[in-house]
Amino acid sequence: MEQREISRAVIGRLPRYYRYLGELLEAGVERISSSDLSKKMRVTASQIRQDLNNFGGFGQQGYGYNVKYLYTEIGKILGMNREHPIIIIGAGNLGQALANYASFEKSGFILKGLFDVNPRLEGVSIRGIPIRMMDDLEEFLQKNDIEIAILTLPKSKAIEVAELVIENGIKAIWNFAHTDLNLPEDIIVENVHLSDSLMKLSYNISRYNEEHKN
Amino acid sequence: MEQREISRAVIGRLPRYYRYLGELLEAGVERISSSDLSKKMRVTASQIRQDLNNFGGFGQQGYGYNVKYLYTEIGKILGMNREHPIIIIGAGNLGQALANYASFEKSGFILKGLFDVNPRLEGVSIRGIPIRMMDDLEEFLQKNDIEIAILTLPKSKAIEVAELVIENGIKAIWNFAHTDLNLPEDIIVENVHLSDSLMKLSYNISRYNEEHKN
DNA sequence: TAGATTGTTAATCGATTAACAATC
DNA sequence: TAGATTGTTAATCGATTAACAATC
Repeated sequence: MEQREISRAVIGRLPRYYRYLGELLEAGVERISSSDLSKKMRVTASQIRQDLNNFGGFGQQGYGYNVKYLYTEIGKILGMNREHPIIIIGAGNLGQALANYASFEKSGFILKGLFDVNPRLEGVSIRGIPIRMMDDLEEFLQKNDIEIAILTLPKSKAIEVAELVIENGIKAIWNFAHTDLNLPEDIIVENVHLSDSLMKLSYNISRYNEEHKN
Repeated sequence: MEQREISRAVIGRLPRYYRYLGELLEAGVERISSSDLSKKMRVTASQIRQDLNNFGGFGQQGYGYNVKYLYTEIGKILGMNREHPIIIIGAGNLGQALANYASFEKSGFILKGLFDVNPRLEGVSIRGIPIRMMDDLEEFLQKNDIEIAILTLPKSKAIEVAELVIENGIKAIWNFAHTDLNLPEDIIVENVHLSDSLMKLSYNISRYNEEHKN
């Protein structure tokens, strides 16, 4: 399979294209040129065309891009045309928040299970899914076909739990724990380090204050 | 003030350095070379030295970097030596999760207020902070010195609320709403688009499956 | 057909890595 | 002093932008 490697930078922009195209679609817009889209998204038209051409020629000279078609195609590239069975490990505030986030379900991320160590949560259900105890996790993974494990637990537990789930066949982890996981190469990890994000914000504030001091 | 512009890429890596140095500090490590740190962090030693030298010479030839000193200095750069009064707007699951996240408080992000439109939440308190109604937001902002507004509300409301808070002096927004805010240049926005992150994960799974199909 | 706009090549810009002299 | 390791310059690599021929 010859397929040239797509750069991280490009992939990182795809969801944003998808979002804007979704909004255009909702607004009933039928076609858009790279130039018009570039104004909306505040990127260069050149970048849009380059990015899209990594995946094929979705446009048409003299016309632009058909919004619905492009939306669907980017959706396919992002795997939005498939279902993704997920479990959430760590049913604290954040885990529960994600479990309740219905719009993931709409995108095909189907919540199959919720796990926690806290015995007080045993039997509590969120959107019809009961919170199970961690002891049941291995058996659950063996009996169910789960694609993504979402880790919303303290960093002290995250690494061992990550190892446990990959021993039981999980290939992809969405990691909210405040640590890097250092897993084997073939495991797909996407980190959401909220405090890193907050620190970037704080850095920018500090710099802004520096600049406007005088 | 001559200060050369620091690239986004560098800034994006600072919190990760800070995290690793914090761990080293906890582990009682006194000094570390760029080469040893590069192995731990899986980046090049060259990059570490380049990155740090954007801010000054923190190391010493023949010795490396003093962990505690470097940790403190990066902390200062990131504004971790100051307090940041924050409010959370949108006290749904995610807003409450963030409000309960005590480790932000330890980093100096002090929760001063919580707001929501839902009258059922009126008077409910989280960590001693009562949830207020949105009608009180403007007055609250005028009477209190708030640095950061955290937006954890639906995208339909996010844009207008963002405009409201900046009219009342807020300079920095941590945006969890599923939309871009398009605010004036001088407003500092850090976006956490969770579904974008999830789509990147999904993309990588799809590509992995493609590659291992045969 | 003429105008518009893509797809794509070439030029530029920026970020990363390599190398090494400076120095602790 | 010798060895280690930084700070920094130069070389490489990759990503973005500009330009334009192809084509709808």
